[in-house]
Formats: sequence, structure tokens, C-alpha cells
Amino acid sequence: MKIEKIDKKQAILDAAEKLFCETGYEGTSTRQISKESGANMAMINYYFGSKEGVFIEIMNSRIAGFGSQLKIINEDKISAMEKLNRVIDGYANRILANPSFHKMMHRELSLTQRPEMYNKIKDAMSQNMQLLEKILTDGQDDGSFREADNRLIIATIMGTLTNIVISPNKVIPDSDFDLNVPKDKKMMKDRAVAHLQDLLTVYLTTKK
Amino acid sequence: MKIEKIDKKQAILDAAEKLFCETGYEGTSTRQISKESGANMAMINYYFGSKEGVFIEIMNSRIAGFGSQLKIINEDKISAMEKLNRVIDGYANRILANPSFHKMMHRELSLTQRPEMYNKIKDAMSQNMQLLEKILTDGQDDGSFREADNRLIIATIMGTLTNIVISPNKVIPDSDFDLNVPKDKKMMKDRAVAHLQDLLTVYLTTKK
DNA sequence: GGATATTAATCAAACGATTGATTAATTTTG
DNA sequence: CAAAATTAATCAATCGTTTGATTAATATCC
Repeated sequence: MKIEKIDKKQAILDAAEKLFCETGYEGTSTRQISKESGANMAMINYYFGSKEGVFIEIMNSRIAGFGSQLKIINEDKISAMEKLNRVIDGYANRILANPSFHKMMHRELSLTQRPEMYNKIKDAMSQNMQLLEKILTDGQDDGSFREADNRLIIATIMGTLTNIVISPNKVIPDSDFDLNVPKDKKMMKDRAVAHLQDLLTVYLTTKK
Repeated sequence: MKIEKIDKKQAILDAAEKLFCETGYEGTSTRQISKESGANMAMINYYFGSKEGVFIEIMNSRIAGFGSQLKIINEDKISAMEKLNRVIDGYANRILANPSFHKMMHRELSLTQRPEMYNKIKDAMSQNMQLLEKILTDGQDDGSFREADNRLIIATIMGTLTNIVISPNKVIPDSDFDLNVPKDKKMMKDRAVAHLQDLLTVYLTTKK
């Protein structure tokens, strides 16, 4: 029995996000979105103006509040290491909560076309990177962190998490997991956080 | 003055790779490839059968010999740490030598369609991951490496390098570089290698 | 409160443009 | 001259978008 959608507008957004994640923006036709959502084709343009309008709406709603969550951390009166650990946890939560959207975001980021979207994503990422940068330099200034290539430490944190959701699983027998399974997702998030926190704690607090 | 292409077949491959990297597979039309390469539209199908045939040929030629370079390292009579450092260097070279292709590869990997390509890329990556896995366990077996989450150490190595070529630059004033500039590319490769080797050396050789 | 506007939502059909592919004719090459 | 390479023209299919008409719900009026 099919559940009736309350709202066709939301149905279009849901279907489009699913399809964009699976087959990409160019690879998804408005007819597919129409069929998947149960809405008439014209409704897409009626509500969102264009196919790109749907895409922009999806990205905007997802990106909104991306940085705000992490910004609070930096204001807490805790050590740099504690801040770093919390940011790692927050970041891992964010990314692993919605792997398919994160994939789509990265795909869009690797295309230079659609500059509006590119810049939006870039700005959202930039916020997080600057926050991380500040935590690292603060820790280095008070002597609790070693000197390091901070830009690349950030690349390591973000890259590791992105790699987990992007790279194919089941390549190493040991690590046979499926991020669509809630239990596996929780497990991977905990592993990712533990790994990154351990890695960076050891690295940043070891004397040169 | 336009340089005459020796070979239209190669001209098509070159143009297609450039366009696929810039605007994606679906986002590139055969007419664009035709215009960019200077070849007639029909030549694409004449030489490669189809648009997908062009894509497959590009991926095959690039992926070929991807693992072979690294495989030799594991046979050398050197320490696990030395092997790890060489693999990092080899990997960084490979990825930063052709950032746009690496982007395209990852984009393709994040789409589940075109399973032939997906599996090809997956297998190529799988080889490298298994090699890295072996180096890590060998080092742990002989006591030179600490116990760790090896799957995620691999994610850190690959993810960090991928992040460098994918994530937008110029977000942190300090790190204003352009991978299209040979000098910047060399600089980033050296930085990436130094960072990863330092990070993992410290981490893997520090007692728990 | 019942008739009458006004609105938003939805639909099938069609639009012109573009897609990847193929044809048949022509040119180039060995 | 035969084979291979190249061309312009054309194909059916699909693309995103727009159209005019219809329904259902809401607001306005006397």
C-alpha cells in the first residue's frame, strides 16, 4: 500500500534528491523525477521554475546550518584538543548521516559548471576549514599542539571521512559494511571518530 | 596557429578526456567532442563505436598499469616503514600528476550506473588497498607498527590525497595554490608526501 | 447563506532544441 | 583501383520547458 504524499512539492524534492544522488544531475531527467514523485511534469517548473531550481533548493536546504552547529564548539571554554575531538565527531555525524547527499555534493564540487552551486558548497566548506584552522593554531600557540602542516591536517580529516562514504566497500574482506544499514552506519561513524581522534591526538601531542 | 593532429583518433580521445573532466560524462555531448577535436561527429562512432566507447577507452588506458608500479615496492627487501613511505610517494605522484582525471574517476565511482566502469575502477583501487593492507599488517607482525584500524589508515592516505585535488583551494589565504601550475603541483605533491609520511610515521611508531 | 469571483494545483499534450547514432556519398591513402 | 578515412545530411528518441484547459478549494459579494 502506497503512502499518500501530503505535499507534491516535497514529493518532487524527495524524488529528485534520490535520483540526483543515484544518477547525477545531468543523468536525471525531469520525466524520471515526475514518475518517481508521482507529480505531473509541469509541477516541477510550476514550483521550482526549472530542473536546476529543484537542485538548488535541495542543496540550499541541506547546506543550511552546516557551519552553525560547529561554530558553537569554538566558543566553549575547553582545550584545543577537546575542541578538535568535538569537531571530528560533529563532522563525522554530519557526513555519515547522509552519505548519498555527501557524494552528490562532492560530485557537484568536482564540476566547474553551475558556479552558483559550486560557490555555495565552497563557502560552506570554507567555514568549516577556517574553524578547524583556528583550533589548530590556537593549540599550537598555547603549546599543546606540535607545529604541523595545518592545511593538510584539515585535508586528512575531511578526506578520510569523505573516503569512507565514497570508496567502494567490500574490497577488503575485513571491512565488509553497508552504510545503508543503520547498524553499519553507526559502527562506521564510531570507528571513523575513534581512528581520527586517536591519529590526531598521537600526532599533535608527540614532541618533534 | 593550430597544430595539426597526427591522428584524429587521438584527437578525439584528448578532447573527450578534457571535456569529460570539465563537465562530466552526461554533461558532454558528442558534438562538443567533435568540435573540440576537429573531427567529424561520425568519426567518434567510427573509431569507438559509441560515446561510451570513448569513455571506456580513456579509462582503460589511464587505469592500465595503475597497480603494477606499486606492486614492485612490496617485493623489495626493505622495512615496512620504508615500503609505506614509498607507496605514499608513488600514490601522491600518480594522483597529482593528473588531478582532473582523478576527479573524473571519483565522480564515476560515486555513480552506480555504468557498472562496467565502476567495477574497473573498484578493482584498480582494491589492488592498491590490499597492498597497503599487507604492508601495514607486516609491520604490525614484526612489531615495528602499532596496532591500528588499518582500513581507516588506508582511508586516511587515499582520502587526504583525493581531498587535495578535489577540494576548492583559496579557502585559506595561506594555501592559495593552483594544481594547473606545474610549480604549485610539485610543491603540493612534496607537501602532501611530507605530511602523510610524518603523520603516519609518528602515529604508527608511537607506543600505545 | 448561496451565488459568484479568484486562486492554487494539476493535467495531458505539444513545443523546439538537442541528444547519440547512422546513412550514403565523397575524399584520401597506399 | 580497392580500402580506409572523412564528410554532410539525416534519423528516431529524448531533453527541459511551455501551453491551455480543468479541477478543487478558498474568498468575496449581495
